[in-house]
Amino acid sequence: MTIPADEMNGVGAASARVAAYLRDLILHDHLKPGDRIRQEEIAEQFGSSRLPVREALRMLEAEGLTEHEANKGARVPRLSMHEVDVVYRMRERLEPLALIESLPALSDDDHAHLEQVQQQIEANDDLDRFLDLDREFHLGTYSGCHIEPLNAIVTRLWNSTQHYRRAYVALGGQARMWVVNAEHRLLLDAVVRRDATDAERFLEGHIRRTRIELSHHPAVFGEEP
Amino acid sequence: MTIPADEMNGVGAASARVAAYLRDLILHDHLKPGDRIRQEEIAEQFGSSRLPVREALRMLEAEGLTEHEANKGARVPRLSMHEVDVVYRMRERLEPLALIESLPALSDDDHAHLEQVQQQIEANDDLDRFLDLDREFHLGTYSGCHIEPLNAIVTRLWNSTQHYRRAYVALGGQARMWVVNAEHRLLLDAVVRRDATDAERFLEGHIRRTRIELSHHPAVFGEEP
DNA sequence: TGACACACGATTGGATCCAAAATCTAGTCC
DNA sequence: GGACTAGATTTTGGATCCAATCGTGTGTCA
Repeated sequence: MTIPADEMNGVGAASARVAAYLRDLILHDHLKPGDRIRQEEIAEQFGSSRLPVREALRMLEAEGLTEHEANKGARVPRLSMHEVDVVYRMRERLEPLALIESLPALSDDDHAHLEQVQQQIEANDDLDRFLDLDREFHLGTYSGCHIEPLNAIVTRLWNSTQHYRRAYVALGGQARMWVVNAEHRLLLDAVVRRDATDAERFLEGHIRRTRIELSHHPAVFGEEP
Repeated sequence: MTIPADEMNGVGAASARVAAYLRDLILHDHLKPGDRIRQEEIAEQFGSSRLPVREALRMLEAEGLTEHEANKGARVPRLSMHEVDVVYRMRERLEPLALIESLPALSDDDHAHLEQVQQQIEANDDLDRFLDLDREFHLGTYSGCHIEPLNAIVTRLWNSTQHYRRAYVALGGQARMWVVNAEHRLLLDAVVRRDATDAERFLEGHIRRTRIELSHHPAVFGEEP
């Protein structure tokens, strides 16, 4: 019912606007795993035809945010605990690569921005805001990496696990926030020093610890009737 | 001009048929990096409207086989040597994960099939056939992995580098075919023994060696008039 | 002669209409 | 009473038509 009022509100790509709108809904948990997405419904909210919605759903499918079955429509994918575990293992292996590619290209301004984001994380106590800031922090450390296939896949992995990350933090993960901050600080320091070895190690450890803590919270993955 | 006559020739998904057709063209080098894909042209060949073509192009974009720019159309992406190098590094890190997931689930029949494919590789001397068989061999070793995000990304990485793999083999890589076969044999043996450690090591080494040999052939990436 | 501007052709993006498939409901038969 | 079938509704897939945008080529003016 709410008109998006997104970034590219002007002319150009209506399908991109729809995609941005749906992406936002999914990443902020207004559409949850298992939810069905009806084309007409979205089209109505936009006052557009269903066509841009169809294209948007294809784009989101590319990002791992929706899944599509012929003649049955689009849904937000539901991942099992094991699948999320493997996606985290993928992140452990891939993101250090993006970081290594990015490190030499990050400017002093980039470093300052990361420092500022981390300060906001430490001062913050809102769940949704933390998820946004955490994403901005990590993807920010990769912003010097200009290998498109790698960027696309890293973003995809983040997107497809966002819901479970939220569920975990909401389920008591905040108590471990000091660990997150310590890890972020060590990582950021290595980034500023452009120490690839340390940065890679801290990043992999950070993701790995999160994966293990997630695996101790099977309730996050319990399907509800 | 040739009608696809694909698997799903019946009713259902015309866009999927178009996607399969274009995928085949790209993987077999009838569409090369930099080539533009005109929607109307493809639609005409299929006797369909442009709409399924548009959806097909979105699907292929998801697989990394095409890239799309607003109001400018679709092209087959052209990767720089450095980009291909990074994609190979991604493969080095990701594919062992798929293999580990797959190993315990592979049946004796699967092993027999892999053995047979490898025999065909050793008996073969055709370039295109080698690429098909090599793909079947490696993806076959991952066929026990049922983590969709991982499968999708591995396939994507293979797709986006297929052209350069072909160019490398065509440019004299056949002389090193015995190395490929030795590596495949060691890998296959580890797979049959369900030795995850060895399998992972051999696979990573196999991809790494290919990456390094590719980097010694910059001609593969030189743009031709 | 060079550069800017305008207009035309080519190509993609979006809307509306129609067809096909799937799901849901109700009714009937065993 | 339960289960299967047939029809109606909902939803997606595809075709055709129209609008917007980009690239290009030509012409004119400084």
